[in-house]
Formats: sequence, C-alpha cells, structure tokens
Amino acid sequence: MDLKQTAKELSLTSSELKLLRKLQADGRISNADLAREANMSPATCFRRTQRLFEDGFIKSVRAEIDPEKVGRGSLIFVGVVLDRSTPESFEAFEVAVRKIPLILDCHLVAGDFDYFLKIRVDNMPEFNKLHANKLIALPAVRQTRTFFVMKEVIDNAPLSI
Amino acid sequence: MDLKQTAKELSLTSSELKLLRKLQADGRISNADLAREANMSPATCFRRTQRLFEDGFIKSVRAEIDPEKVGRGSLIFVGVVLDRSTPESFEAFEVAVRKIPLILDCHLVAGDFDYFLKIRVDNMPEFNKLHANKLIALPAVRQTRTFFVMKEVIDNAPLSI
DNA sequence: GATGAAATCCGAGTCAC
DNA sequence: GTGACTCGGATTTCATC
Repeated sequence: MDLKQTAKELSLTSSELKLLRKLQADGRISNADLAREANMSPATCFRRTQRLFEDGFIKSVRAEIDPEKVGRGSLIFVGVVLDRSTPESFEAFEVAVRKIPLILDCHLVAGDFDYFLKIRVDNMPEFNKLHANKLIALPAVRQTRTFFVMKEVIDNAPLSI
Repeated sequence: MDLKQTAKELSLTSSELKLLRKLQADGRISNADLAREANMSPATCFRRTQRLFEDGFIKSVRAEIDPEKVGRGSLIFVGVVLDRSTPESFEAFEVAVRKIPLILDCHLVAGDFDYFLKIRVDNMPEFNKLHANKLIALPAVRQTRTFFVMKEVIDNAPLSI
C-alpha cells in the first residue's frame, strides 16, 4: 500500500532534491544559474527540471504577493460546524466554499469542528459581510467560530525538504 | 494614518494588476510572453515587473511542491494555549516555533487559543514525535488541541486580486 | 518620468554523440 | 549525460514624448 509513495520518494536523487529546494527558493532562477548552483550541465539541468514538472513534484510556480499591499491584510481563521453530518451537506458546503476566492484554505478536520477555513480580507467590515452573507448563509452551516489573527508569526512557509 | 496604504494601492494601475495576476498564475513566464499577454513592449514589461519586485508587491517567486510526493502528506492544525499571558511567554514561544521547519503557519489569534499552527509531516508517528518533543515540551505551553485534516478541499489558494 | 525601438549579449532548447 | 550550435529572449541604451 505504501509502495507507490515509497517508489516516488526513492526516485528523488539528491540532485533533484537540490533542484526542488532552489526552485522553491527562487522560482524565476534561470536554467543556466540553476545548473551552475546544482553542479550540472545546463542541458541535464533542463531535462531534470522538466521531469520534476511532468512528474508532478512541482505543481506550479507562483509569485508570492504581499497581502498588505493588495488589500488582503486581514487574516482570519474560522472553524465551521455543519448541522447534519450527511455526505450531501459536506458536498454542498465544499462546492459553495470553492466559489469564494477569499478563502485560501478549507480543510475537513477531525475534532471540534467539521471544517477549518483560512480567509484573507482587507478589513473587519469586509469580513463581517463575508461571514453574514456567505458563510452562515450556507444551508448546512450550524455555527462558526472566528479567530482573528492579531500577529502573523509564520505565514505559508516553504516546505522543508 | 491610512495615507501610505492608500497611496500604495492607488499606485497599482490595471496594467500592474495584470502583471501581478499573470505572475501569480505562472511565475516562470518569460518576459517576452508576459509583455505579449499584458499588451506592452518587452522593455516596459521588464521595467514594471522589476518595480513590482523592488516595491515589495512580489515578495518572492516559489515553486509549489506537491507535499505528498516529498513526505509531507499529512496536514495538521494545532491550537495552542500558553500558561502565562506575559510578553516573555509569547516571545519565547515564537522564537521556538520559528526553529521548527515543519510548521508552515503560526499565528497569534484572538479567541479560545493563543496560537494556531499549521503543520505538515509525513505521517502520524512523526506528528506524535513533534508534538511530544517539541510542542508540549515548550515551557510556556499549557495545552494544545489537535485537528487532523481528513481532506484538503482548498490548500493555499492564490490571492484573488 | 515613462516609453518603445534597436542593439547586444547571453541563455533556452535541441541535436548529435 | 555532455558539448556545441542556433535562435530567441533578457537587458541596456538611447532618442523621444
């Protein structure tokens, strides 16, 4: 049962790990520089990097935008409890959640809540609007608990690999 | 008091927004392609993009690595309560937390917990080790509540801008 | 102060080995 | 996996507005 994952991980050589780390640190590094830093020829580097994309190790390369600078400076976590634990309720909730682009994370969890949400908005009034019109308005939602973030200590750290 | 932020946001023209969106969708797009898609000359595109970096709108460009493929397939949220609400306790906790690379998010929140953590590990035993040896071992921690993620619906969505 | 055309130079991507 | 080759793009300069 673990064979597939083991195989995948074994297929990562230390060179490939190096490429992953460097691309995670600077996704816009040129192939030439990447090759130099990883001690391989540009052609080899090019093919290996390409394979890391094709095999799904790298899902995408994204610019990380400063939330403060684009009106997303307020971070909020919300725990959600649904009123029925039916597959239909969960499905309906997830479908609705995917349509709200301000929701950055949505995870089904075990514990006191059914779902955990991570949300970025510009300010409190905007969150209140979202909360009142979108979140608690969903038919399946029984209650929510809101945790306003007062200080971001670590946000979205890169994977340590 | 809001003048600086207002000024910053006003300084984002619709062309610059377009650049931000496209670089967030594909951080490795070439300057030539970016210029074409944003309807500007390569030279202009180059200078504007450079300024988006210099002015801090783009904090970095990162490859997004598939957590499953590198042994970080288990996602866990942890609420933490400290035993004293002194500045020293908070500071000590934050210093310690920054040294644990498996912690992807750490935020000081208002509500039932003091801190919320988002953690990625390979499997349950690894989390138990982290929890026992690192988290509850910290002097200031009174209690933790763990939420295992059973299904990731949305993880780390790009900012909608 | 910003723009685009042109000019240079270097790297991406390919091929033969 | 390497080395070399070609073409196109990155980056600078400059004239212009």
